[in-house]
Amino acid sequence: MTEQRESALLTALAGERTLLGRSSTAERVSAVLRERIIEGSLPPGLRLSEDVISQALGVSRNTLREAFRLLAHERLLVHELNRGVFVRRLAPEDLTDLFRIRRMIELGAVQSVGVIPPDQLTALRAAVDQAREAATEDRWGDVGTANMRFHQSIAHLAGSPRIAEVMDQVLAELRLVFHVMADPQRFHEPYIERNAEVLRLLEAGATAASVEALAGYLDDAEEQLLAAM
Amino acid sequence: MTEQRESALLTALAGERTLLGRSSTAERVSAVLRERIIEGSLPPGLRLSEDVISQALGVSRNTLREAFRLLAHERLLVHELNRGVFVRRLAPEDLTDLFRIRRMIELGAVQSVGVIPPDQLTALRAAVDQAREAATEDRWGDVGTANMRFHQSIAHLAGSPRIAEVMDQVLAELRLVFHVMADPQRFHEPYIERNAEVLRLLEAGATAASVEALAGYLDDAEEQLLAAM
DNA sequence: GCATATTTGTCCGTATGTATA
DNA sequence: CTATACATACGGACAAATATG
Repeated sequence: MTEQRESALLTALAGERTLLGRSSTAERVSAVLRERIIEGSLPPGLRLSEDVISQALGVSRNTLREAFRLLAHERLLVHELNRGVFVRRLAPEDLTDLFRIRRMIELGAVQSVGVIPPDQLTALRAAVDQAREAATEDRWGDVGTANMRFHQSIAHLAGSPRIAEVMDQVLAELRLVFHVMADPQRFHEPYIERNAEVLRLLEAGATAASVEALAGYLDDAEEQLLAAM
Repeated sequence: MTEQRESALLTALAGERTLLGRSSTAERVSAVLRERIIEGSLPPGLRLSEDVISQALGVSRNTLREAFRLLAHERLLVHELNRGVFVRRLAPEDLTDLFRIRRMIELGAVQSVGVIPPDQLTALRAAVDQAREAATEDRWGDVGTANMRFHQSIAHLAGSPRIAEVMDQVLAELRLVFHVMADPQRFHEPYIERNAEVLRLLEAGATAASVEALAGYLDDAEEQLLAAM
């Protein structure tokens, strides 16, 4: 890769290379694109031209295509033969399906959990705290991210790396919905305290009640998102 | 692609191209390799040389690498930087994790199912019948495939395309275990009638009993596989 | 531990086919 | 219907990392 052509985005990630195990260019490129899609600067429906993206990121088209394959497999991109790749646009059926999976994973995780390990409790509390803090400073994007992290931590209670990964992908897909919503800003706000309530019940050891609270949250969030589509 | 170099495997799949929607070369190559891995002719631990495979299948290294990315994302291959790709070798922790997911998916699907649609009942009965038939003819490989298809159909009861896909991948990963077992032949035999029993209970509308039978099956299968590793 | 051979990682150029203005 | 743009797929090149003797 030519130094000159290496983009700011890639150099920004270059530092991470030496840390947690090296990674290929394709993986780093996919990480960059994943971030851009999740965060919304690459909105649903957008076509990602091989030429444009490869030149923008300073990588060859071959390498970029490898990255595209990864992201298409994660359902963040759709690959249409001979037409190119597009940022995924969710249909209402996708949304109901995603919430079906969330119910299975999240309710299952809480139901089957016994004593919650201290580090997992810490993660749950941190997510709630960060959401509250972001809300007081009107950083609604961060509120959404923190709320997502709360439910990611819920999924972690299952103690399964594969379930955690599925949950990651589910939440990433859900982000696609927010980017087509009229006002995604305040969407997450009412859920901060509902998550806090779930945590409170979990800490109290009231498993059944926390399952019920979580189920109620999922029902309401799905309904609200469906209405917004 | 040169006609001359196009392998028998690829030409065998060429017919499917015109049918259910076209697909890229990388996708067809990944389908071929996936089949070979699942069926066992590419055993766990084997390194897949880019040169050897690309020449054998008559595709370029670039295209093959795209296929590798897909299969690595499905956990059938592991990609080690600068070392190449290997057929995945499962550790005991992988097995317990896979069964954790199977419990979540299969028990969840049965638990939440109301009236079972006729076509899904047909699929379940067909799987049981095929397993029995294969057993009478000592085709133990096919018995395993049929049993897998039974549980795939159980997962389908959830009515979620994404859950079905996760289940597909989970079962594909589980296949990797069979290929390192001493005697995989008769492993599936005792489970034919246990699956039939689950089906009988489902047909009778005895949800709770079928969940219990299914849970028992999962416990025993996991224990037996763990012991075999 | 070193020198060498092999293989992967990545890039480029190009021919062909497909979709679309 | 033609022209153009673009994706698909290939082959070759070379550096860098790894395996081998």
